[in-house]
Amino acid sequence: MPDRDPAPKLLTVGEVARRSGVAVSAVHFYERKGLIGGWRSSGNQRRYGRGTLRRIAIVKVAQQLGISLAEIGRRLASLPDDRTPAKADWARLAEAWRGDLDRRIVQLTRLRDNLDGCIGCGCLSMETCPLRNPDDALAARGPGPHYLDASKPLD
Amino acid sequence: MPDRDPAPKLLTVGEVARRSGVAVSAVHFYERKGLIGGWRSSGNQRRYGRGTLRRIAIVKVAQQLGISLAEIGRRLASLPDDRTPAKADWARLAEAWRGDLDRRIVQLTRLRDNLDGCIGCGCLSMETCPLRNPDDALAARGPGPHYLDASKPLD
DNA sequence: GCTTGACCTCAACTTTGGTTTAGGTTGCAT
DNA sequence: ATGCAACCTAAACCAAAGTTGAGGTCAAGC
Repeated sequence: MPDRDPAPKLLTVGEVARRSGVAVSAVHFYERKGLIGGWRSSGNQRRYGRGTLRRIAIVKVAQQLGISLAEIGRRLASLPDDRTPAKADWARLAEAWRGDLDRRIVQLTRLRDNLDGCIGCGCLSMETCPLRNPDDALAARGPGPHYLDASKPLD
Repeated sequence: MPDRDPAPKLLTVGEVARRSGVAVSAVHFYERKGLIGGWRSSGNQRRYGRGTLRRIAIVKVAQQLGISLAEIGRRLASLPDDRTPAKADWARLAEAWRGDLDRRIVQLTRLRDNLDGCIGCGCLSMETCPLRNPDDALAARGPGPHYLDASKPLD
């Protein structure tokens, strides 16, 4: 496999912004957060490799899954910074996030089903409605903040 | 229908907090935001009716749907503040939010399916990967910020 | 009648994910 | 060699959804 890339063209911050669909200020921000990395020109201007576009694409996909930038950064740290992420790298990320996504979908679906039930029931009977707190049911779960969590049935 | 409620017991802020599962500071906050309303004792302490527990339950359900407090407040404003929300009131809210929820589920499911495809494809071919920006596809969508939006196919 | 826990207000602080502004520098085209 | 767009940094600002702290008041049991 010969080296087919004698002078890989580096991208300016503006090019990265345009092509990845984020604002220049966001590219700066991602760099500060360590989500992406690049080089500097002799005049101190940012220069990015093409892998950066891919990394930003991954960031934006992950954000749609509801994953925080901090967590995304942690996962991305496992990708090599200096080379284009390979198939195996991406597959590892995708599978990890796939699990998160599944859980969110299950949770929302359960919530929706409860909601459907409650449209019918009118949600005024405290004993039977799965969406409503039966007043003290949450308090009975012990101290600390409680959340109506569709992943756990209310008793 | 006789009045069966000669002296409806009012709840203190602490009782509301305990029974609804939120912090006292959050109850204050919700009141400031107009999500709930109550009365004051002669000594200026908050007193809430039991409908408040129900309203807070609705707030927390809606938050799980990813609805902002501002939007929740807008919807809740359609509920009568001075009486317990009735079946029809709740049904109206639930149906409105049901639509939102459906859309989110569809979006996440589509994202998951794309993710699955990409685990297989390795996501390195710019032309075929539906999750990845085909570099300039987003830029071609006009000015302004762009998001990888799973609800719209990339071309 | 006094102590103690719950309550009050107001203001400041927190985190996340950025954007905006100010003041100054680079780099490319003409 | 000059002009203009694009770039640089640092700091301030924004919104959401609250929490925390300071300083002071209320209510209830003994």
